[in-house]
Amino acid sequence: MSADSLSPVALLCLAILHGGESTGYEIKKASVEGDYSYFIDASYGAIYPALVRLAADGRVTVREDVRPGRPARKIYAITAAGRNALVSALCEPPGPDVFRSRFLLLAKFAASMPAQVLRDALRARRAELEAELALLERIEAETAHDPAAQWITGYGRACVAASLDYLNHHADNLVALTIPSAGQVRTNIAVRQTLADAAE
Amino acid sequence: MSADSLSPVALLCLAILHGGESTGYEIKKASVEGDYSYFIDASYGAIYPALVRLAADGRVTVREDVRPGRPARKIYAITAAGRNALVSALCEPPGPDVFRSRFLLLAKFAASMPAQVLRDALRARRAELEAELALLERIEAETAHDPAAQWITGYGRACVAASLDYLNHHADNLVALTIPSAGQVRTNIAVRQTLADAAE
DNA sequence: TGATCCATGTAAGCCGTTACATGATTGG
DNA sequence: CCAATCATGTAACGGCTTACATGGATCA
Repeated sequence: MSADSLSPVALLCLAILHGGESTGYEIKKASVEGDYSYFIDASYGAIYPALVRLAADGRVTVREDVRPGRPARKIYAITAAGRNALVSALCEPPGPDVFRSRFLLLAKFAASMPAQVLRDALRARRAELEAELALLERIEAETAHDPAAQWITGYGRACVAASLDYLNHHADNLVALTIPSAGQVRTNIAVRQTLADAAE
Repeated sequence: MSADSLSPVALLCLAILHGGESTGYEIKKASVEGDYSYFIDASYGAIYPALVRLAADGRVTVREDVRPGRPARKIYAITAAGRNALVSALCEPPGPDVFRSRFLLLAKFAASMPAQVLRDALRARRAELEAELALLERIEAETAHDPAAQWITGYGRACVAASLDYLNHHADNLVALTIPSAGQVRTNIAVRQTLADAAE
């Protein structure tokens, strides 16, 4: 019943429910591998209590769905009050976007790291970005009717493509900075020479 | 004395101290507005206890610096054990990079929002990105000697520039989706018509 | 004179993750 | 037959933020 402001997880729930009925389980999936993964990765331990709270506050309704042979589930739907709460929460100025990268910290210390560690990290990062790109393309195809969704996938695509591009063009450059292992001294010298030549 | 793995904040401290002596106060500044802001924004409540812990574990040393007329301070320096801990922590595979955006959530609901809210958010986002770009350029200039630092600022620049570019070219497009207020109906129709024309 | 910078620290409390508990069904 | 998917929840533990406490120096 109270009208205090929403926690990030509650905001996520209302946002998803705005698009149609859902369950706690499905909300989690959307937040981790779906079209809300740019907002938060919520866990069950955060979602279920948040839904209970939202129901108590009249922002969502619950309906039990018992089907023989399948686990029972609770289907949540947003109410008019819930829509209001969502819109007014979104009206408040959004804080700054956040980008956090353990990978870049590693890159910063390339000169103290074994080459293989950097290579592995670069490969992992590239795989990650390619997976993200695939996800964005999937979402883009699924939401052809929704121009706002298209706008945000376009934004995501632009960022991911730029990262991937930088990685593809500068990866070797970073590996060349790592501590040389015996067998690689000559290679690194060659790379450095190439770079020096290019700089002229 | 124990050798358990480092918390993110402890890792930040060691990373900064690797580049030279520092104080808790300066570490915070570097993490918030300096060249480690891509890693974490740590608060004093996290940093000071972490430094105490690192000192107890022999990973850093402390030296008191009392100067008349200025607040006393504690200058921390990394030890060999600290360097080891840093490198081995960095050797572990970095988790995925994280991007979190309240702004994109707002964009997704453009169709339910007043135009002004979107305009304000777009402006704020652009300002943020431009500030980030300026910061990156400053860091790039300050670290001309350090190729790894140059590599990561290059990465940052690529991402930020791509975001900014998308925003500059598609902002109007997003505002056109918002709920029309009386005075704007004609404008929006005109914009939509333009878009439709462009699509042909 | 009042804010901002320098500088260190403590304590309460929140928010969320992790791990556990349960259990039927489907697919490899 | 084992793993994964579907499905909901609880409890403990942890890390971090927020707010508070202190105080001189500098700047507008």
